[in-house]
Amino acid sequence: MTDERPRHFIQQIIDEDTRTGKWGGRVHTRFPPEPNGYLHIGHAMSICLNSGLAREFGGKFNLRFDDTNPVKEESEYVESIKRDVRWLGGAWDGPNGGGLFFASDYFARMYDFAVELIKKGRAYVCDLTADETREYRGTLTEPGRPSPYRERSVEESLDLFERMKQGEFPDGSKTLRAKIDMASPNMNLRDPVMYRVLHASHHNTGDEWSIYPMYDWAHGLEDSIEGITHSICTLEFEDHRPLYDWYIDAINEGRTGDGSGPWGKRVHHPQQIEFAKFILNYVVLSKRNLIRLVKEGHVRGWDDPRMVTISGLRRRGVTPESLRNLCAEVGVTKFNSVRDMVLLENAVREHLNKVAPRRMAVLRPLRVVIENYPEGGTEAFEIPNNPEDPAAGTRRVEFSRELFIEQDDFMEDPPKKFFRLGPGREVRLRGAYWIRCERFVKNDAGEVVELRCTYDPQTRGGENPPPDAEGNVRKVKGTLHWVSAAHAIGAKVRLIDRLFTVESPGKATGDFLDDLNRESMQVLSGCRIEPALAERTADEPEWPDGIRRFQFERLGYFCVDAESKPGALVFNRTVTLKDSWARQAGKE
RNA sequence: UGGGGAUUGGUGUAACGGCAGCACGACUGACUCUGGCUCAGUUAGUACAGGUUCGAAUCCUGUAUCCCCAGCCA
Repeated sequence: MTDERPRHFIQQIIDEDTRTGKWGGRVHTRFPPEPNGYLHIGHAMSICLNSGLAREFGGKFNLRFDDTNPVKEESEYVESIKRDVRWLGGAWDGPNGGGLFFASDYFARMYDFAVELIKKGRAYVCDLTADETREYRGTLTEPGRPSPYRERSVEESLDLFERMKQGEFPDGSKTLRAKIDMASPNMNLRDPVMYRVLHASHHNTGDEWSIYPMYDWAHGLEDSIEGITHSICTLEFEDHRPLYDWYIDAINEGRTGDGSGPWGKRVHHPQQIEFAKFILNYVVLSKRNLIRLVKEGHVRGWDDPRMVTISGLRRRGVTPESLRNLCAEVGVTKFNSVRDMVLLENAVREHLNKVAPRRMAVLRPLRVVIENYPEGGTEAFEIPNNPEDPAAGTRRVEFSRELFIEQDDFMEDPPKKFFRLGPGREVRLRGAYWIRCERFVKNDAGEVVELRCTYDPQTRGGENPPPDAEGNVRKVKGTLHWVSAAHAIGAKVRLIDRLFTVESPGKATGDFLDDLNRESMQVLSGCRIEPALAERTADEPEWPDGIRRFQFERLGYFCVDAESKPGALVFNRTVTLKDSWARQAGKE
């Protein structure tokens, strides 16, 4: 299984590193989410990239929670993230797994490193308020001014920092800051805050700490402690990289490879690499907007099948394989581009086409009576489960005198190119017989409620009839799906569509809710489906996540929703089939 | 000239001084017991202006445009 795809720039970096032996041949990556929300398709990219790299190079992959801000983080999110990462194949405990970690496990070590930096004169306790700190920092075009506390003695900072830890000071009253350069054109280097006082209960460490480290200080240390070689993050951290390096260099000051230096042995210094995050059109991905959709009830929760959260995609029936293929397909670059939603839809179709068993389901039933078929008669056909995969076998489908077909498959006055049923027209019923529409019945409202048809017994199994006396072979253009009225079971089907009607929700009005697709979830309750769908049968694939997925012939891919109960099935439409008829009809 | 990053068909991506290729979309057509799948074909691109070179998407200079940075968020 050699990957013939061109190698992206991160692979090239690692190729070079392994060639030169930069990390002793090691490759160790990580996915470092903050447990303050649900993962979405953008995160999937990072998970696939990092875990994929570890797999490709025979390295290790860590799942690490970057839980340095107790006021935003909850263990509920930890559990959902673990479930999502595992589902996607980011096995931190598999053959290429490096383990499961929490930044909060390193708080004590981070504290010791901070003390070391104070002693080295590289950090100081600052009494400026948040507002004052901002004021002193300067602007993008003007340099900042040094804090009045910048030249405070090492001893005093040491004492104050210790007391910050003991919880002596109120929230926001003091910070520990790195002493770098208040005039740096890179704002990140203007004496960044390393620790803030925060009397908050942490999901992991409880009330043990009253100071918490900031991202920049903490992240490199986490990577260093875990021996990460390639610390991959998104583009907006590009100008944090000098700080990432500064912190580790500051720690390594006075340290040597053999531990003979005054501060002991050097710590590991990983390489930060930035790439463009995954952006999709027709969706919103920011945490803020996702939360708003959930909290204001525009969707039915984080795992609503219309959501592009990983849990939403899973519930919708999307497979981890298709997500992984998508990530590989769009590549890894440093260019912020918007990926087209059709790429996701295609990736799903491509995978499901190969593996999803076919079934017949009629979403909007129209009764068909075969007038020349014996009253009460019944017979069964063996219909292939998957024309793409003969090994998938066949299933029995019952046929009888009264059937249901799709309302869309009949037109009272059809155009020439409509290959389905109309008065006097003939079609094939998939795997069964050819039928001809003799007449139709309307109700008082003028709606067609029943078709009266005849069938040709010579087309049993859907086969072509023998040539007539002149040797002419009769042909039909259309094949319809159907269910036997007496055998079909009822089901609820949710037609999932895009949540937004425009590529960039909110672009026109400023409020993304203005672009909500009001018909993003249409619920059909009177559907009639093949009895084989009632419960899992032996010919269905083993889905690793336990979600049963099917192709409803001619309609799309559907999965059994978690809300289903025996006798009360609910399906979600994952994605439609490509529909060139709809496209053509739409043009006219 | 505050700093950093980027720019190749409609969209995304390749090329690493030597034939601008691939995927998706769109459009034709073939095939078909899914108007699906598959197959064949068409369409369309190096942001701009100079320069170096036998030769430039690639190197140099300038210009334009877009993204990120002034949280005690990550």
